[in-house]
Amino acid sequence: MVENMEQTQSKPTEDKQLTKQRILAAALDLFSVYGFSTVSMRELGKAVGIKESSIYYHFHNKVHILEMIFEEVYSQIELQRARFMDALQVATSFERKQFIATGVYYVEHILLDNHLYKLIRMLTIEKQHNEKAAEMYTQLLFHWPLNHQERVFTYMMNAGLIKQDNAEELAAEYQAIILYVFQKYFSGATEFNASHMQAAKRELEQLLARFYNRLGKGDGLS
Amino acid sequence: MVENMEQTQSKPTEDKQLTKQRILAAALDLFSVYGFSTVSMRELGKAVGIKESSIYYHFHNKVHILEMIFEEVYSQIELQRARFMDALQVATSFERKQFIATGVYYVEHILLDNHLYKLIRMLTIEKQHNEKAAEMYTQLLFHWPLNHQERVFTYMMNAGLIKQDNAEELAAEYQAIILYVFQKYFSGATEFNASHMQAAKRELEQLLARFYNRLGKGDGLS
DNA sequence: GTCTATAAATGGATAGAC
DNA sequence: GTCTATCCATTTATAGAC
Repeated sequence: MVENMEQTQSKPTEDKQLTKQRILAAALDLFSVYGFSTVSMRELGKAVGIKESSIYYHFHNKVHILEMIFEEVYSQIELQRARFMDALQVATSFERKQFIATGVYYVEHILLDNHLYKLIRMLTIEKQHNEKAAEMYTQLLFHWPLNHQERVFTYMMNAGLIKQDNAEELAAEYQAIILYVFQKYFSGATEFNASHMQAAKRELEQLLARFYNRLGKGDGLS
Repeated sequence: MVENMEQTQSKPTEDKQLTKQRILAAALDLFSVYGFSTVSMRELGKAVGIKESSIYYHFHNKVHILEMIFEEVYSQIELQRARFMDALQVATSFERKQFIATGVYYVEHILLDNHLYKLIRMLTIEKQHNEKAAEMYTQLLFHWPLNHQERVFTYMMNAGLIKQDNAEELAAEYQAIILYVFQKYFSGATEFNASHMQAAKRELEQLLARFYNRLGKGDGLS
């Protein structure tokens, strides 16, 4: 189902940590598609290329694996924050093309980032019955991005780059657009190809352009 | 885990169809929270109040139950269409209060309708690995509502009720707001209480009011 | 129509050899 | 560190009594 990527290094030294990481990666791969409780230790072992009994050398039990993945989400949130900060550093210029490109970048390289995307898909399943997963899900897709966007719009209003408005509501509208496109095109089971990706980008650019036009001071922009 | 709700009726007559319905209802209850493959026939039987072996009198096997639920989704789509049509019949007046109330009604009484809400939650899980579920999910939350909203906005533009614009893009913006609120407040594992519901309504009204203001012809409205 | 009993497969987890 | 072998609980599903 899932093959291992690196056959190169197999030195008996740091193999312990390496295998542990491979188990976590394979677990996320499987959990994000089938859900935690559906995936058996046998399947997981097969995906990693070891027997299921060997997994117990690295983890206490099955839920321990899930807990380790959950813990990783928090550091992933930090990473997302940092990466998004970089992407929005340029926002001080606030040019139309730049504004749209930033939103597209957010979907294409942060939400659809290989690792975060799998985490989101896993949380999408687990949040239905797991309170902690539900909490992480809203933090990841709502609370933090909204908080960030609100600060960006506040800054822009104070700098006179956009007309006065409610920054919190603007942030909500912005995130609504982002999540709408993300879920419309990337929420299902289907592998997404290039043309699929193109369609998503086209609609996102369209909606962001409309949003951008509404931000203007009525004079210089658009 | 789940106890049965009705001990009252046990007449030997039409019990066959009735029990079948009770099994389907209990199955949806459990599948929508834990996912299809996680729920065992024992749990399901316990929820209904019969032994798991008795379920096989009503259904060929476990997947047969899922298939029956899936089939029901299509009729549910029709029902949603009819109900939404009723709700939007009034839209010909297009008064601010009415416009907002219609959107709130859509979330509160259609998306959060007991049955449809469970279907959506179930599809949220199954879509990750089931193509048919993924298809239904996008039909239910994207394709059909967008199609409907586009027709509504087109009609309104032709009637001169709102200023000329791209109806398809307007529909996308509208649905983005609806889904944003729906998922922000009702996507998790937590039971939602009255104050939670109030917060959701408040934000939805806020965003719909902003959307409404953008639709105006620049003169009479707002 | 629902029950008990049971078959056959699969689940998580441990013990101990190498 | 990973293996084989094994334990025991639970799973889906069937057979047959009532």
